[in-house]
Amino acid sequence: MATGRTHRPATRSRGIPEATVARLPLYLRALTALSERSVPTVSSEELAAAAGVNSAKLRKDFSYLGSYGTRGVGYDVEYLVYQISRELGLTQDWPVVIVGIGNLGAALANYGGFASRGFRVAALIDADPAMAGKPVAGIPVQHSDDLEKIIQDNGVSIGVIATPAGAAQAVCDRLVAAGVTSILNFAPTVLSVPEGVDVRKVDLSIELQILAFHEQRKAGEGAASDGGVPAAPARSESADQGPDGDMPAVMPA
Amino acid sequence: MATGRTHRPATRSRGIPEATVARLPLYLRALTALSERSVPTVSSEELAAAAGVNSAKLRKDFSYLGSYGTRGVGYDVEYLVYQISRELGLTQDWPVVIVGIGNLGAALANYGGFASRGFRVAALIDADPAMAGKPVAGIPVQHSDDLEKIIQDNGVSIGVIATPAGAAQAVCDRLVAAGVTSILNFAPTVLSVPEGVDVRKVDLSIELQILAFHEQRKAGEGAASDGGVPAAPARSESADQGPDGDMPAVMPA
DNA sequence: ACCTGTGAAGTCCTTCACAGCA
DNA sequence: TGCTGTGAAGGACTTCACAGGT
Repeated sequence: MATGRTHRPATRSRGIPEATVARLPLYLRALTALSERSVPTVSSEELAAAAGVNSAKLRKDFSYLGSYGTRGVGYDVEYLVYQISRELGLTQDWPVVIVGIGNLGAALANYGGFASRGFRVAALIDADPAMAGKPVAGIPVQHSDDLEKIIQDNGVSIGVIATPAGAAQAVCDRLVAAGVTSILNFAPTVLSVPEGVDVRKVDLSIELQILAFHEQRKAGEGAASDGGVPAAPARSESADQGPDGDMPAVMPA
Repeated sequence: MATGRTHRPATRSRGIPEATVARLPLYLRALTALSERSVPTVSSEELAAAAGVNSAKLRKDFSYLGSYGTRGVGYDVEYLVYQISRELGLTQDWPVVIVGIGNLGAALANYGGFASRGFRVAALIDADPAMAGKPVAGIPVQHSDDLEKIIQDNGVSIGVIATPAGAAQAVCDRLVAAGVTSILNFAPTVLSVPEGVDVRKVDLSIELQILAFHEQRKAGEGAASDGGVPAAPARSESADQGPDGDMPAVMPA
């Protein structure tokens, strides 16, 4: 299988913990909603509730960005929106390509959230010649033969892979060779990339499986029981609800 | 927003750490691939490479499940597939409903990974009367008026929300009231649910924003954009190419 | 010899609790 | 008084390194 494995010990991204970075978009969304309602300031308690985290965590998170609040008052909404946007790099424009325009790729192309905040779908790419030229979400699909050219002409550094699993690694390799350094992977495969390339993965079936695990615990363990480990006592008190925040996961390779 | 929230402090789901649970599906996928190639046994080193984690972590993870390996040899592929499947609750059938059959909902309905492993799309639900009856992925879409009945008739405990953000909380409330206790949320909103209900969230724009953050670090901070507020004072460290800031591992959500 | 299983050490993240400032 | 910012304590997860089977 893939070559060039790279297990990096991982260094932190200058001061801001990964876990905090993963929550910034959440705060930003909550703040944007407040901004639209013309709310001028917000306390850590209120904002935390809106973002679904607890206030101590939120304050700690913000403390990594600087001291942007006012004691006794709270945070200035507009100012925070700006600071977080800047920290996340959303004050600049990120051209993105989506490779694999099937159901999912089309859904992504149509997803408003992309365009709304710094991201611009620069091109849609598919391997099916029959798709070429057809517009999806108002953008004509281009054939994957031209992938490298498209990447370079548009200065794309972020690529989204929505192809079938079998094609993902090959597409990934081409994207990387053409200059892409961040990849969002929807294909159910582990991608190998050279050092310096970030991969984040979104995997629908994994999420469902995790839910199934917890679901199984809730629903009286009475099911199966084929000569095996005796199920744990049915203590449904647990009600694990923790999943609200995802863990960051940028894998090196 | 203060009420109805459920901040669970504890995490431990009967012995198995959340982080481990989140990786089990990954191992399972790698094992399934090995199984299809009729590979009889595998070492922690090999399996870890295939799953994209390191071997110590994998062994520790498996140790929570029991001692399923053989020293000096490795793990029996088929046996492990079974044990992990059982642990995840995939040996039983989970009927799932998808609410919101837009681009994304349709993509999910067509996603093979759902059906492949214990999950069965029991129904597709949409609020648009024009959709009613139209088959998507071979399953007729039903109107959301019948949501409660559909849930109950099919004994559904897992729901997928793929509606616009504005409708998500209302749909969530109805699902929960009808008996759903696990929700996979694709809408960009924080859902409030009563204790005992698990919510996992998949948020495309958040993933992109996290990538943008890392991308920004890589592309030498020199690319100062438009004027406005002076960018943060050159944070020295920029140099080390290592702006990796990665976590070796993968996870959830 | 080889590879698993695991105590122990280390790292990262969260939560507490309160000092400090508007 | 009210709320932020943060040291310190507490947990959770990862990695090390080696004891212990086969």
